[in-house]
Amino acid sequence: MKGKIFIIEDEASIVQLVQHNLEKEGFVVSSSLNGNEGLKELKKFEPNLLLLDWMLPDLSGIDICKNIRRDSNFKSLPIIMLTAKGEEEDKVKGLESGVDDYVTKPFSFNELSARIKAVLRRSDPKVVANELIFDDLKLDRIEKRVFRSDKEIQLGPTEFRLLEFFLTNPKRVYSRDQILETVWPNNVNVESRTIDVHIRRLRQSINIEGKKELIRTVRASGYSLV
Amino acid sequence: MKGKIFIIEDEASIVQLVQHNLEKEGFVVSSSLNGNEGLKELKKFEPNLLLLDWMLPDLSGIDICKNIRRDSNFKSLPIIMLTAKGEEEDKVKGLESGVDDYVTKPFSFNELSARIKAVLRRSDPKVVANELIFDDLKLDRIEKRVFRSDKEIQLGPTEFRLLEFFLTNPKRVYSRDQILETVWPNNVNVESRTIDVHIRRLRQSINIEGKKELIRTVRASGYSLV
DNA sequence: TCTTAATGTTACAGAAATATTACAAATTAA
DNA sequence: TTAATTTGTAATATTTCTGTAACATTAAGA
Repeated sequence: MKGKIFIIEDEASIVQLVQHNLEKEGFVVSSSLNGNEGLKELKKFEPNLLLLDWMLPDLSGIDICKNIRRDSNFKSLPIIMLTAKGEEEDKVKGLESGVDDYVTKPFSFNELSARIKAVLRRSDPKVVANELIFDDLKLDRIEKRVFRSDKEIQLGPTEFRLLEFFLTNPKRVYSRDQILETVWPNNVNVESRTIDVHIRRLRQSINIEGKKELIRTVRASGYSLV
Repeated sequence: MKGKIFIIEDEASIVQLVQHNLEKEGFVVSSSLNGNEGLKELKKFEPNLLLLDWMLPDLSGIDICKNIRRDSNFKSLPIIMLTAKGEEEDKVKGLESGVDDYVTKPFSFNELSARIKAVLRRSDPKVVANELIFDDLKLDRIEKRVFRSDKEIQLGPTEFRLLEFFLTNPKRVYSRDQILETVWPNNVNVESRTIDVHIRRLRQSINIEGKKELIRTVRASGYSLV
């Protein structure tokens, strides 16, 4: 199970980039463009981690940080601070105020992603599990293996990614377009019907004699793992 | 028995990250945020290795280095320097002043950890494991020997490092890029297909009649030891 | 029931990834 | 120095995967 991440950051473009990519990795993401509202929403959202901009129009990141640390429900919420270059001197202060890590803008998404996972691994290991499990299906991202009822299954690269995708959000129905966008590399143009064929291949591979069908077709909507 | 490591570095977040992870690996770790105090504590602590920041608020890394080299008790203490990007030109100078290795910030913990072990392996083999074993495969890092089912196998230097790499994380699938980054010396540019050839050579060497294949090809992902 | 649109299934050719081989250049040992 | 070993790459062979088109089947509404 992947975790929930909340973002408080006033630069919409950053929020968009980060949110989109984190969702692609299977995180559930919510965000706010300013401090005060963000604080409220955050407490409703109950994330596993907070990405927090250092400089916000209304409150400073530090203030938010302190507020959060005072709230017993969020005392141990991991926080990663996003700072701009030149605010370096403030780093120590930031860390003293209870930040778990910081990333300096501009950053690459990969860098951020690595930091997020590192922090989560310390604070909440199960949300960055390398194994995705659903029913009697198990997918190991590190070893790149898939098992159904402990029996190993061989999948081609695309079928592997497809299954990985479904496993990050089981039960949810995805349209062909959503599947294409996430599972296929960017800028690749494939016929939407192609997905049907891959679904077929995946089904054929993961279906075991006597066991129930795991991929549901939702007519006019798409597919889901059930 | 794992050794003791001392860290002198003024960025608290780095210290925290590194210290935490090293302790997880079984090292005993102590640290200081500035040079003068660090020097004193270090000499009390008597580490097997020192991680030293290049730029410190009070003393420069070089000064500390020289101080240590003058002290007959610590003349041969292995030192790994942490430098920021842009200080590259200083590298050689750093190495001349008796540093054993350096790591450029930002670094991944894995990178640092590998360097630490490499340095310790040279200077103080007993504090770091020197035999890697997987299945009926055994690699001795000190004697640079490899055995399969107790039968010695001759490997070229590159194949040796390649196997050593796989043995540090068996089962895990590595991409060609990851392999290149870790197994080849820094800044060397080799074709990614070259790895295929070395994999082939390694396979040829370690495969024994009748025994199972040990290197798995994972299409679109890389290779792993299984 | 008939019609139509959506999905399932199959086969196949081209594409892409990996395996293998040979060789020249570079490095090391003798 | 010469000989032997090791390395990286390019060329070629082989394997596996992919996307599409064509046809089959199913579901839902008229």
